[in-house]
Amino acid sequence: MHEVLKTSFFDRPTLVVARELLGKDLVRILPSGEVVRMMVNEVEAYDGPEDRACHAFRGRTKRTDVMFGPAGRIYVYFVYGMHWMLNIVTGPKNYPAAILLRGAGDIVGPARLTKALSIDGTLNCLPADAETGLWFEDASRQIDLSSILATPRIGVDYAGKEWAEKPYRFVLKNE
DNA sequence: TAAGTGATCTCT
DNA sequence: GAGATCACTTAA
Repeated sequence: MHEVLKTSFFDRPTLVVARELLGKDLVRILPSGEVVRMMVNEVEAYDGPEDRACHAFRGRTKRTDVMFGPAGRIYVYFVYGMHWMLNIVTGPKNYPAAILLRGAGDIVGPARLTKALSIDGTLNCLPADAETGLWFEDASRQIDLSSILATPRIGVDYAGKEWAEKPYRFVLKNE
């Protein structure tokens, strides 16, 4: 049986959650009522007030507020004037961290993902559950550690060498 | 490789 | 209020 991932799954160290999210299912109820399910295969961790690449590095603002909230909430933001980004908040309350969903199923690219799943700002701050229409499930797949690739994050050069180079991006290799 | 696009944040 | 920036995508 596929179990819905609860707050307790996300309320753990961000890097651990990021790795374990690979191979899980992202489930979305589209506005049309159609249910889409796809396996998460690419994520990035944004972990805490020290992480210069994390939006919350500059403190708590209206935009980053949700990252300080309890784990398991959805963080969606708009960037480059046209793209929505989907994140899931991790870690304890008042610890700003989240995981960016970059790819799932055969969709590669964070903005393509949100476009394909009709995800926009209306989902921001909502809990990831069936009522919201967007949640994660454990599909009981065995993910071998050797099939996980860790690389630097994409598009975060502004964070400075030290933080831009951290291997916080996790990719599930094909097959 | 660069243009497109607009919310957000940091100055005045 | 003005200006810069930006966790990207697409078309060349």
